[in-house]
Amino acid sequence: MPDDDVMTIRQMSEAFGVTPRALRFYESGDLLAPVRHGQKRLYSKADRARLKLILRGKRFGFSLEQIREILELYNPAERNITQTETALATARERLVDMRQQYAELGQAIAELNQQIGEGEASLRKLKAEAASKPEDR
Amino acid sequence: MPDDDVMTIRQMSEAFGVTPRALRFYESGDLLAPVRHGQKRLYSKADRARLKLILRGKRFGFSLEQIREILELYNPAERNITQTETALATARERLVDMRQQYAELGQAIAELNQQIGEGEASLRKLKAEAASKPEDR
DNA sequence: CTTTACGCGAACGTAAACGTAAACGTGGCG
DNA sequence: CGCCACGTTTACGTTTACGTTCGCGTAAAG
Repeated sequence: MPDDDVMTIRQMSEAFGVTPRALRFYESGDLLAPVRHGQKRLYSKADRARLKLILRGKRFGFSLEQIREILELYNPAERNITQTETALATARERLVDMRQQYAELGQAIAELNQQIGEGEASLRKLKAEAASKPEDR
Repeated sequence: MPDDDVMTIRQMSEAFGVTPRALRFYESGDLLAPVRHGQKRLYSKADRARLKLILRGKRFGFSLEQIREILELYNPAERNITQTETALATARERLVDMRQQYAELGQAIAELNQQIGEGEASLRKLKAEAASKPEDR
């Protein structure tokens, strides 16, 4: 029963499969900034969107610090020119990385796929040998 | 002057941009197994291929342990049926992960690209405001 | 034959990203 | 009112993936 559209730390952690500790940790590193109702944290829809981005960034091997810099791009809040330019530069570098990674990943998928095929073949061979040489049992 | 086609640990580390310590560390985790000439390690072409795979796996966020399991698929050596099946299962799981990641990465690239566009727009706006409001200087 | 460079293994240190435990506050409800 | 589940801060522990000495051997260079 969302009072407005917000979640407690526990609802949030269960919704995203992370621990409350992790959420507090992200907050301590300025990756999240849930509002406080008294002492308690309340996570808005925007916070959920940010967390999505955080977790995705993590899956791509970005550090929390890199993610934090990119996230700065997402708040059109009170920002000055220099800060925005810095964030843009970081984001462009990440973008180049990601495109590189995308291409490499495609190739790696093909290679691993082929390797699995070879593995299956050698497995069939092993099983055939085992069937024709029952003395190993 | 390669005696055959092998590299010392230093040549290897410089060729791949990693430290000798990292190479020894990978070896300690059974990710590499260079031959020994007396006490010294000598890295063959096969070792170089493995290292390539290791570093690529790392870029995709796989742990060294995950990478190690996949690498087992690449040595058609003395392996039994159960071991091969386990390695195949691991590899198939990784493949699913990688395909998922591939799709997500494509989407993330698109989103970040768009976000950069918006960032550039708001930057232009900031600069225009700064130009029309010289009192801030 | 000493210096210099590289390599070795063992041990300890470190940064990132949390996990875990302690000690305490707090709101709701029976 | 008392209790309990949940939340808080603070502090220390843990895992991963190496970095950093250290003392020592050895091999090439001067």
